[in-house]
Amino acid sequence: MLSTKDRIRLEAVRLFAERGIDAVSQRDIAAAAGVQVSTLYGHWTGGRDQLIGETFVAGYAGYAQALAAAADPHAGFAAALDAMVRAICRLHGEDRAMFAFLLLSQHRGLDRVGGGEAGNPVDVLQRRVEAAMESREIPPGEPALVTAAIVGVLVQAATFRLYGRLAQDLPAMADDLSALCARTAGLPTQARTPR
Amino acid sequence: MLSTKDRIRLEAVRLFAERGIDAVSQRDIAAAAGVQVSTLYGHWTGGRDQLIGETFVAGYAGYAQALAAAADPHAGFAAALDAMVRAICRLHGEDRAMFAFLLLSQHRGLDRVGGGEAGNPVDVLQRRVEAAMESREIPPGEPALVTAAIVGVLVQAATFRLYGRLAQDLPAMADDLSALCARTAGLPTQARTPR
DNA sequence: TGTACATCAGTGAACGCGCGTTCACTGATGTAC
DNA sequence: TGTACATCAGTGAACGCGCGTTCACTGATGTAC
Repeated sequence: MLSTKDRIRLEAVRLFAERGIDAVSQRDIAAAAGVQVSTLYGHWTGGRDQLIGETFVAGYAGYAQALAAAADPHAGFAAALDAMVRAICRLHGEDRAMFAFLLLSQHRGLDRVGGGEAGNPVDVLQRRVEAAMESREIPPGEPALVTAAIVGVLVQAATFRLYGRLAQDLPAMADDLSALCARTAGLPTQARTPR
Repeated sequence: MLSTKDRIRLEAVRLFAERGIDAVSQRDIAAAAGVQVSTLYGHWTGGRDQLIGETFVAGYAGYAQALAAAADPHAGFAAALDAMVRAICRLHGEDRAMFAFLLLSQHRGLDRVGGGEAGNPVDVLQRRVEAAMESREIPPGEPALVTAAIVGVLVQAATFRLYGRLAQDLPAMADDLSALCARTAGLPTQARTPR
């Protein structure tokens, strides 16, 4: 049995993912959760912005922690990247609405408002990329750019999935995505091309 | 000397890129362009949605045409991809506000509303990817996924640039981005790794 | 050249609506004696 | 056990504001005779 606050959160994320954040009013959220609008202000005294911000930070930090937990700190970069990509795919499979909500939040400046302290999944990945360049596991370059490229492969695959350009869920494409990210990072190809 | 309509368009795109589309009102646009709000409805009888939709379609189609024009239809995939990546970088350099606006439009469903007929840059790229797989220039796979990956590398680099994670403009990173996209697509690396 | 009329881009005031937010309230639950 | 009181999640009606949109208008420009 979910608490009222959790139920509101859940419905809010579902609606945000479905219609876009700005297209969902406080009344929409309240109606979906089966409460009055004023109830929302009992749980988030900071109003709508706090509801959105808090939900984003919690979700974003959850992704950061899942990424950090997935990759063995003593493993090589190839294994760590594979584990992180698979973790992302799993998170996508478990809660597509949350994934979509985080995707839609990308251009709201929320990660710079309060997500920093709680953990940022992009930073988790970028530190690994920097270490891999130092240890010469991958070719040298601008770590932020290579990180952007890997993030981009995953985020855009999720976006294509969201809008129907791709039919399969991320977990079903985990092998392909892992291989694509490895190529992008500059890891040697596993199966050599013939001849 | 810009026409009133062009001036409104220009200021609208600038404001959209700066604050996010939903954070810009018709009054904001009118004030920036130095006209009354009602003037906007003289030029776009369909109102705000038409202004946004028309501006998106024009910009998106422009990107599609620039991509198609950049890549010689008789060139190999490696040369075509390089040319397309450099074209994207150039377009970013020429009008960063328009690039940001198209980025922000990504989750508004506009490309499915009216951009299809006028041309879609993602389709231009995907057709090339499909051809390259058929001719075995790149490893086999799901063309839509490889297309997503390449688009993702570019889009995420632009996003990192927009929010300060990357300091340089896309044109300055054109060489690196071209190499990254080539790796992602599965093209053989130009400079072999030593040993 | 001068006069009468049509066109049309842009004006300015006004419209109703839906939004985020507030606040005095209710009623169920727990606690002290 | 019964009574009096505190707490607190949730209510429902109301608030003002900013939004997108409308419309009768003005005044400059071009055209016909």
